Amino acid sequence: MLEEPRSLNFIEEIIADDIENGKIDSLITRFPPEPNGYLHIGHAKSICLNFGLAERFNGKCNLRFDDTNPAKEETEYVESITNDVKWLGFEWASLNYASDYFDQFFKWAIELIESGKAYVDDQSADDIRQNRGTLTSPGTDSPYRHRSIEENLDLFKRMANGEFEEGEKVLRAKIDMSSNNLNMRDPVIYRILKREHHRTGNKWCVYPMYDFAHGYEDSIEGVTHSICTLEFQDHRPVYDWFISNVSTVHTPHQYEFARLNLTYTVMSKRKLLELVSSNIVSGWDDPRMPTISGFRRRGYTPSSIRRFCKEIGVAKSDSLVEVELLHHCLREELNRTSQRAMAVIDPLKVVLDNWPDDFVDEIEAENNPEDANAGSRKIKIGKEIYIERTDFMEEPVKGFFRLSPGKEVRLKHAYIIKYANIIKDENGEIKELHCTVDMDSRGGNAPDGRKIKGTLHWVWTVDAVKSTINLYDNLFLLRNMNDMEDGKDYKDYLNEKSKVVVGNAYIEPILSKAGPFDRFQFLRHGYFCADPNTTMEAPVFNLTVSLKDSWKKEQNK
RNA sequence: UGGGGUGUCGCCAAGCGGUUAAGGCACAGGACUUUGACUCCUGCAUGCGAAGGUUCGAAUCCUUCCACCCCAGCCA
Repeated sequence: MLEEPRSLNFIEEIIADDIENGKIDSLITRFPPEPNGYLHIGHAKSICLNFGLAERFNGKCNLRFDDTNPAKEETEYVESITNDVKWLGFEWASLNYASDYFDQFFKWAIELIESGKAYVDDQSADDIRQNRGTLTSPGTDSPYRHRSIEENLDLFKRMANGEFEEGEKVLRAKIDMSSNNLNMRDPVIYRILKREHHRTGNKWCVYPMYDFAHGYEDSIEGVTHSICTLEFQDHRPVYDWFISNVSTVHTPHQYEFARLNLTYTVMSKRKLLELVSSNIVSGWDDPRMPTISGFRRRGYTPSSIRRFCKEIGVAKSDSLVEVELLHHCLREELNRTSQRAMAVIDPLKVVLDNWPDDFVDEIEAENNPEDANAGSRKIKIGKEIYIERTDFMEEPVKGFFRLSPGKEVRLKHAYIIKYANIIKDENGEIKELHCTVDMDSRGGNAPDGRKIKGTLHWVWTVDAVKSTINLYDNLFLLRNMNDMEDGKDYKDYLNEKSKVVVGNAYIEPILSKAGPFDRFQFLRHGYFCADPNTTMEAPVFNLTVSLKDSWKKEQNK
């Protein structure tokens, strides 16, 4: 498909300028996740941005694990992250780890100490916080700020040797305790952490902080444009300070864009982790999670997510994107590519009174009206079928043009049927419906040319396969998760009906042959994908996204 | 009250002193329809946070004001 020309976003403009003005020879970007959780759709925005930039400007994009805090990071996360980036369809120029640079970082820390720009502070974390000052008042110097270079060198080396306990000492950059920017008030650059690192094991017991490490990571990799989210804007002066105060060879620059927020969705790793560990969801890949792996299990395609990221754009204003746009991007693709099939989720038996008792008809059904190459399949019909319970109304409301007393409807691909009567059980519940068939309407066309407005999906009771269908909806009921009432927790807004399991759906026989993740459009319902654990005997399908439904909307008015 | 950002339709987002202020989503009408889907038409900011000013001309420049977001981790 042809890409429509699109105006450049502000980062692309900067890069185009930098190339034109000869500031850079070629572009290098990076996607730098901390391996402390699974990637979510917000990361997808950053991934599409960074890798997309590299593609567009013929540059390179690295995948780099920012693993400077062993207390939070795990190998499970690095595996899921590499997997998700690949699944989204991107290839990194090189796969890097901040921990690969620990030796170099240590040397630069020594260099800062030697030039009098870093010192070991014995203050407690509390004291450091106290002395940092406030937003409106300056901080006060640490009593250890003026230690000699020799003493600092000695102390820092002993910190690295494990001679002190966690919290006893830190290494700080000597910048400006009265800066208006709190990040410049002598930031901590190394802390003691007696933890095993998922890659360096027990080699280190001092670990660098983000502000110190990140620019150096970029510098080492020759990153030209280091792109991060808005909340790091105040860190840019720190980023620049560290790079310019040490003998690096390359100077990268940081640019910030607005992170993605989605309606009805929580996006913070902390909250997602909490949903997982408190078993509110089945795991990071629960189909209701906004994680890449959750979307994958839900049946989303990588291209629909990429498309979404393109549609939302890249800018600097805080935004809250409606999930409907994501749904649109998905449907747009699935409509073109999904094989259609029929599934009855809430079955109501219909007996065709005048259908010859043992007669079974076999009908041709197109697989996808949007795709001439998709071919067709044969479906069978006999005397008894199931239709959707909601497709019949004994007392139809205004505008209802499905089945009701006196009315005719068409069975998709098959025959026109007309209401005869209903049979209720002792509770007054409709047990089954009786209809008559127009045997001359095979294929669905009336021989006399009369118009039939309603068309229903159906399955034959004899060959239909009983199936489990998981219907999913938004995990949360609050449109803007930043609009929580005082004293409430995001968990107070969980949607009780975010997962509804339907155990007695009936599906067309062909669907029972579906393998894990095979996608279909269930006619008049939505797009579904086969569950990873589906079997021929016990098929399971997950709702990916429903079809638009203007009738439902009409009724809710 | 300090610093850093942002304000263009319900939601994103183009716009870069001269355009009738793009486009997408959503929404509302209508056409088509063997999916109340899809598709196709049509409508949807005399207005760009507000007020002043500069200019022949301002969403774009200036001034003041207002609103919202971020920052006081030995997290990233």
